[in-house]
Amino acid sequence: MIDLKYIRSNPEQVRQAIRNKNEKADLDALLELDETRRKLQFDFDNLKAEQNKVSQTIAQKKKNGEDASELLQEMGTVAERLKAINAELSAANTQLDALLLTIPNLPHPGVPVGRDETANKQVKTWGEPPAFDFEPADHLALADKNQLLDLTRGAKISGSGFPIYTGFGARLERAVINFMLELHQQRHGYAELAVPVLVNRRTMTGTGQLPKLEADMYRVDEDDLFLIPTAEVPMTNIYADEVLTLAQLPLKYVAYTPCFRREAGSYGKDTKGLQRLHQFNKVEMVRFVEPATSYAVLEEMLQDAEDILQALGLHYRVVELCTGDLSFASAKTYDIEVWAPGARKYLEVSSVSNFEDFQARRANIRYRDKEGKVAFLHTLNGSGVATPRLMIALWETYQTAGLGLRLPSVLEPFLNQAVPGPDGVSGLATNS
RNA sequence: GGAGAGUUGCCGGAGCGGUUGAACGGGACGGUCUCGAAAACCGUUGUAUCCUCACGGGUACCCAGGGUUCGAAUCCCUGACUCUCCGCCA
Repeated sequence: MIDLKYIRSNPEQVRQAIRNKNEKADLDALLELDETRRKLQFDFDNLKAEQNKVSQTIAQKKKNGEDASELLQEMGTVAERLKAINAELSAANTQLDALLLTIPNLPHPGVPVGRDETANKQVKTWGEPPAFDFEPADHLALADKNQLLDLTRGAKISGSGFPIYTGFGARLERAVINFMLELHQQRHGYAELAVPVLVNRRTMTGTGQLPKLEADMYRVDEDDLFLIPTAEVPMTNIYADEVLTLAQLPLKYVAYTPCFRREAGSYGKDTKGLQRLHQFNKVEMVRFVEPATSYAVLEEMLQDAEDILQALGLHYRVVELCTGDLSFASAKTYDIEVWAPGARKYLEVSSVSNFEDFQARRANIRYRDKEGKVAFLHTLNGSGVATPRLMIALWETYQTAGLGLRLPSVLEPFLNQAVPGPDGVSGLATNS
């Protein structure tokens, strides 16, 4: 959430930011509620001070064996008034907290202003789209021929958007996940975590998925738990309500988890094959850093994610999201879009974001700074990367004539077999 | 699922319903001493919020939420979590 004091003193700036983000939030109601709340708090504090003082006098009198009945009676009415004010106060607080949770994070000043993804800014490209001397097939045809997927039976047992990876497809999925985890650990210095995929409401609120996105998540009603849409949620909330020491920072974590998204309202949009799923696998990076360093770290994380695609030899581009395309909690986000030659388009495989102190405030994650003062730290996360669209790009990029498959040789150790790679390494990658 | 015990400050650990923001010990930090260090001694050691230009002061917080009371860390209820034992189970 945003600092209430900041909202109070910069209401117009916040209003503009909400507009630029295409969000709706009742700022006026919030400001008004803040006003009444503060007034109630003031009254409460003063009355309570009186009560505390008189209570001590009563104690003193009783000790001396004096009569305190007059004071006791007087305090009876004070206690009643206090109770009444307190009821109003806690009601106001509850409402205010709820409203505050609906205010999105402010975009970083450098973020391009725009309504939707058409205003996103391409930052860079890497590599070239591969050239083919035949018409490249799409991932579904390749999956079909090489028996990598069984979407029909996935739909039977769970529903559409729940793919079954079969045979070599399943092994490749596992190999790619391990490849990414190892690279982030060994080359980029992230510590690996294995985290719960069911989390409670508080956790979902901490990273900003709730209250806005409740309809987009799978929920286990009986226990009020949610299936995570991304490992960002459990990982970022690990230090909720804690004060970290300066020496602990920066913290770098990487985790693989399955991710679950209802994708409500997105039917028919890019839903072919593996493009948009209800369950998918993702390797996620999360960092906890000192505020002054967070934007440098954002660039670093972007590079960490890019390294995956570079190691796999996949052409991609990086775009900076405009204000209207930024997520609720993000201040600045880069998307990495990998080229899919069969689909003939770029597919988003990673999103790298700086949340500044927005999530830290919600989850109450703090650190002790150089002066020994307790302050909110900054959180960032980035996919490194999500597998389904990576698979699409891999298969389509490394296909050979007649729906054959090659693979980059960096995956060999993780597959425990030689693959017919782009660099001419021998071996067979059949579905056996 | 059943039975019991517990949850206090950076840590350990006290705490009769009435100067308890919280004894005592440890740690950390500052100081004295020392050429320096150790030891010893002295001191400091919370978060949030409100009032004030400031000095300073008020209020809340002893797992969470309710209740009893003039007054609750202390009594009562509900919940969460931890531990022990039993049952069930991958």
